[in-house]
Formats: sequence, structure tokens, C-alpha cells
Amino acid sequence: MPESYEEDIRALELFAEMEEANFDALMRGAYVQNFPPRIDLIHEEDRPDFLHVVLTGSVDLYSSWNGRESSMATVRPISTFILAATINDLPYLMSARTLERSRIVLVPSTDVRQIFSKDPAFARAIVTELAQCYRSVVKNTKDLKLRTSLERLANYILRQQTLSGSTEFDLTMEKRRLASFLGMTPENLSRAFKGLEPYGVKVSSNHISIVDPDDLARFAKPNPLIDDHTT
Amino acid sequence: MPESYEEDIRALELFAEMEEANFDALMRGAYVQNFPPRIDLIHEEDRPDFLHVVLTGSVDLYSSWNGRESSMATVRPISTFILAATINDLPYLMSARTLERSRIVLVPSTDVRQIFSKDPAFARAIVTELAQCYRSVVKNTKDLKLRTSLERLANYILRQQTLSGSTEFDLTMEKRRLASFLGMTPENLSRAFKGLEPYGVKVSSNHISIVDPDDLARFAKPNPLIDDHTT
DNA sequence: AACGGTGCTTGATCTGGATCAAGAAAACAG
DNA sequence: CTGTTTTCTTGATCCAGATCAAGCACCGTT
Repeated sequence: MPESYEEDIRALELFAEMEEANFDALMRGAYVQNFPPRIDLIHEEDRPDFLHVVLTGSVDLYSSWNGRESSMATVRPISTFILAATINDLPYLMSARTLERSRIVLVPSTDVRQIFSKDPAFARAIVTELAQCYRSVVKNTKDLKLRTSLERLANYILRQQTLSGSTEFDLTMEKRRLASFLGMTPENLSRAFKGLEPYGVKVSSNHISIVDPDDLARFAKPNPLIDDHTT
Repeated sequence: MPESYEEDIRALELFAEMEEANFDALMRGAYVQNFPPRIDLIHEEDRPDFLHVVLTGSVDLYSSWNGRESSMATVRPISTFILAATINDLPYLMSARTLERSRIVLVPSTDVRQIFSKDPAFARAIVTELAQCYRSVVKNTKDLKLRTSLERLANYILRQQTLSGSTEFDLTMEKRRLASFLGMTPENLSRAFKGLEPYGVKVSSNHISIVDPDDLARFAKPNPLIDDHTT
């Protein structure tokens, strides 16, 4: 197993502070795999045999019920999913599929649980991570329950602007997935983009440019307790 | 500080396995308080000075944005809120108010964080609790994104039936709050109850009776990955 | 270059759910 | 008990967003 990606994993907050010996033990049981696009990695209801770490590419977390499907989140390098199921050894609540060609590390769940119980620094990191995940989902719920679809899109665009650090950027996912993530249909997303034109949002293909961010913000009314996903 | 409620708290999974000395230290800094109905306990954006434990009564967790408000969850005895903010020392994402007269224990957050870092059993329990909270919110999101309001109500009724262990039970919250919790207006909740009559749901005031649970289940299609809040 | 496939857009229509308004029923205070 | 307030219900109307249908743009394949 090449040293290279182990360093990347070690750099993750989740693994940064743990004992060297324990980290090595975790990595000993782990292995890397390359997946083509659109491959189902895990499925709702499965047992969490592995903790997954995305090294490159991207992964879609989605859920289904009664023939309907909804995109819940996107996992980008370098981060893990789905920790909560692994830790409590309970069935996955979401399915995961690669969006593009992806390199993914698989760490046996039993190893994670075992080392969790003997490495306090690792335990501390897991708690921080879980609390963060929890807070993210709460923010997402507030977004869904308190805002209209137009407001959700406006705030999504402002968040992407912050992430990219520029008033011009490319969408990081295809529009049909964005629609599902925001809880709307592709048709309505198309119309919603049009609906934001009066606030200075220009869209061509997957390129977005914001004429006047303040103008857009006056409509979107972004709020750190919903939109700041770093805390 | 009377022994009585300390035993109740000790019985909580979160505190059950920790060292006696550490539990005592936690309780030494804690104090109990009685609150009348409809008192705001904490407010979004506040710093988490205390971990709250509900001994009696009930507490509504809700959120606001842009003049709108939505009920997110109800906390019933004996359980805690809001752990995630306390642990990571980050602002609350939700506000909390008493629904009825309630006895609540306040445990200083600094004590919780300090003892968390030196008591492995306590750390383990916190992880389990956080993972459970996380999974609950994910289930709630799936409920919201994958189901119509009528389906959400039908499944809510089936969940309450399971909890009460009977096909007849009383609603545990007023209808306007239930509506908000389910993501609909009070007017529409009223109509939704009517809409479930064909499936054998009878409502009079806050008393519900289900004529044929199987009939209702055929419509509601309950799913453990959304509706079973014990895992 | 022609092709099929897929995603995106646009228009027309439909519907679930929100809003507005008013009356009925409870809950509460004096 | 009585008047007041709040919740719940019902009806009428309105609107956001879903669905249906068709055309268009893009992209990799052969």
C-alpha cells in the first residue's frame, strides 16, 4: 500500500491526532479501490462493513422511498462517509454512488470501532465530526422547511460564491442533481434560475455569474445558522 | 441537591457508564430549575452555556428565519438537548421553549467538555447519542423530501400507534405544532385528517383511533429507515 | 457526418398546499 | 359563570411547484 494516500488520510481532522500505532493498525486492514462513474458503493439497509474515505472523484448520497428518489448530499475529497452507521453498527440510511471516476479507501468498520474504544484522541475527533454532521443536517432541514425553492437556490448560489471565492463559478454538479438536492424538479430549477435574473444572476450552461452579490443577498437573506456549513 | 433526580439522570444511557467520581463532579456544578409553560429556555445563536436535561414536562425545539418559524422536534423526559452545540462549543441552531410546566437540569457545558475528555465511557456514550441524533435528523429529512404531507401524517399516526401500543391514542401535542412539525399549515392538517378517513382514521378533538392499521399501512408504506426512530 | 442518448429548457396544464376569511369550539382569566 | 382569547375547522380563492409534452442542445459512438 503506497505511502502517498495514507498521508492524505492522516491529514484529515478525523485521523490527525490519533496514536501512530493505532493509525497504522487502521491502515493495515484498509484498502484502496478505483471505481468508474455511476457505480453503487453502498445501499440503504446494508450493514456498514467499511468506513469509506473519498480520495478523488465525488460521491452522491441519496435515498429512495416508494419509487421516489432524492439526493441528500455530495461527498468530495478528502472526507469520509458514513461514520454514524459505522460507529453504532446500524444499517445505512442512505445509498451512495460515484458521480465520476473515484478513488476510495475502505476501512473495515470493526477496526474503526475497536480503535475508537482505545484511542481517546480518535474518539474525540469522531465526536467532533459527528456533531458537525448532525449540525449540517439540521441546517439542511431548516433550509427545506423555512424557505421557498427560489430562496433555497439563491442561498445555494451565494454559498457556492463564498466557496469559490469569486462572483463567477461553475456548478459542481449537474442541474438535475442540484434540483433533487434542493428539493425541486429539474423543470422548476430551470425556471428558478430565470426567476433570479432580476437579482443579477446570469446563467449560461453550467456557468454562473453574479452581477451584484449584495442585491442577491438582499433577496436571499443568508443566515450563518443555515448557510455556514463550516460551523 | 436531592438524590432523587440524580438517579434519574444516572439512568440515562448518556450518563450510565461513566465513572462515579466524574458523574458526581458533573452533578456538583449542575442545578435544577422549574419553568412555567411557554418560556424560552435558549435561543438560536446563543452560546451553549449549559447542557439541558428534561426531567418532567416537555420542550419544543424550533427554528426561525425571515419571520417564519418551524417546529423541529419535541424533547420529552428523560432526555437531553442540545448535545452537539455543547460538545463543539458552537452556537445553538435551534431555539427551545417549554410546552408545559417543566423541571430541567442545567449542567455547565465546560464541565461536560472537561469530563468528556477524561472519561472514556462518557465519551463512548456521547458518540452513541450523537450518532443517534444524526440518524434521526436524516430520517426526518427523508420524510420531508420523499413524502407528501398526507403520507407524512399517515406515517406519523402509525408511529404514534406503535409508541402507544394501541390503535387508540391521544395526540401528544396540539395540532398547530404537529402541523408545523410535519411541514404544513394547521388548515391543511385539518384537511389531511379528513383525507385519511377513507383509510380508517377517526379523529375527534385530540383523540385518534385507527379502524384497520393494515389498511392505513398500505397507504402509508412505513419504512424502518425513515420511521423507526429507535435505530 | 449521422446517430442515438441524455440532459436542459420552455410552454401548457394540473394539483397540492398556502392564504384569506369567518364561524365553531375549547381553553383561560377574572 | 361569563367574557375573552386562542385553537380548530371549513369554505373560497390563489399560488408555487409538479407533471406532461415537445423541442433543443450537447456529447460520445460508430
